[in-house]
Amino acid sequence: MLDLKYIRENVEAVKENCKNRGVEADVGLVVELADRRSALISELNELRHEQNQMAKSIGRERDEEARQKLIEESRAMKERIPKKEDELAEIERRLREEQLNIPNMTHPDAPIGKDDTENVEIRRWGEVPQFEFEARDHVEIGESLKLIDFDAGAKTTGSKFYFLRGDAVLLELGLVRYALDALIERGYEPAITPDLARDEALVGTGFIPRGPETQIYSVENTDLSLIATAEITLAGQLADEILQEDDLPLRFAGLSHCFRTEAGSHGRASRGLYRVHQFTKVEMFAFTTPEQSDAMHEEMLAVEEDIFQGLGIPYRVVDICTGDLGGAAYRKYDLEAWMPGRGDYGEVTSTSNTTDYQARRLAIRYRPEGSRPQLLHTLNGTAIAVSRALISLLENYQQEDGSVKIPDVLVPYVGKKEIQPAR
RNA sequence: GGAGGAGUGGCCGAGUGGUUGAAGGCGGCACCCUGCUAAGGUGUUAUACCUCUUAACGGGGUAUCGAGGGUUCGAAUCCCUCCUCCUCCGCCA
Repeated sequence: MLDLKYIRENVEAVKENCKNRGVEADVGLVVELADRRSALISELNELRHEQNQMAKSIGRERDEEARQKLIEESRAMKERIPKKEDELAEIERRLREEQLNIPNMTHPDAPIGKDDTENVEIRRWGEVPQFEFEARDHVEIGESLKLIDFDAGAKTTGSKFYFLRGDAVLLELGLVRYALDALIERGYEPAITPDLARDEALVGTGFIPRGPETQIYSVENTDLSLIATAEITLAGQLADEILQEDDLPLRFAGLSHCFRTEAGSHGRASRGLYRVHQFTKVEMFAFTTPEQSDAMHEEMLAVEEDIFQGLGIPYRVVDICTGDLGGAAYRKYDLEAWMPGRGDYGEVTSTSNTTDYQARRLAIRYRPEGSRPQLLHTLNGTAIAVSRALISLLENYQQEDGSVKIPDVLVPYVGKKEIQPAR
């Protein structure tokens, strides 16, 4: 959510930004509603003031007769208030609705473009493996090594669910632990968060409402939803709080399951584990001062690169263009790992600086030395999304004999050097 | 699941219908005193929004005592719903 005052004072810049991001938001209407709201609040304040004065004078009045008279007057007067309140509530509802459509402002260096085809590759790392044999994709590998069982997942739960079996279980736990260790070393506090969150937290982080393309599973007859990422719980944990400046930056490494309905994503590249309804993820999340957030964003990107370099998986870094940023991100980088099965790079991590866009809705502030509280900045980044990491890992490390080599850094965590066909 | 109790400002804690945004204490800040240290004195110390004014400081107003609703001329105080925490009982890993 953008600041109303900011929108009012920077109408043209906000409009321009919407255009760059390909977002249809009625900035003019927001301003109009905001003006209307201000006027109404003024009127209401005035009415309440009169009412309060009345009530106080009644409290002071000792003469019973005069008192009764005042009470009657006051009673009549107060009838004017509810109508205005209703009017204001309606205006605020509409204002909020419109305001939420307005995306965050954009980093001046973010590439301008209409969709993901205009994202800008910043650099590549690693060498794409050349196989002397017909490379298989992770679905085939997972099947032949009995690592991934989509049939069982479909039977018990539905399509796009899966069992991990055998060494894949060790691989998941190993990847998680590897990522956590990397983050702990850099001062991120590990946290296992709930896999469900109240609507409040989802609204605050901007995951709902999101119209028909919502990604979120809700639990019927409750105000709970399955989280799509630990970002929701990690951000929500500090809602309505005021932090000390000394406490910042705060870094978290959140481990959770992630659940996504993937509504409307049929037909998109989604074979195997690429687009599934449930996966495990270690998520980085940080709360920073406004001055710290750019540097923190670069840090998170560096951590992601370190993690994939450690795994020895070739990747490229992509600077996400304005049209593909989504609502909250001020700037976003993705890591796309090489996936031999598709012969292309595929997204494995994503890190965003959401500046104060998320903090505003969640009301998370900090107190700068000797001054009033102000909104802090929040950032998030994927350390490991296990399902996608598995794709790149199985496919890049497959061997001609059908086995899969385990990257050196994972050997201590997994307890073996390769995965051989089960017998 | 059953029965009770509690939620007040950065923290502790008073306050059961009328100048209470809220006593007192701690902590913070400013100034004074002090040879240093320690102690002491005075003052100040919430947030959001609306509005006026200013270069800035600031002034006025509204709301906020877990959240939301209600009663009342007037609610931290009464009623309802919800959330969270604590105690006891039951059940379960």
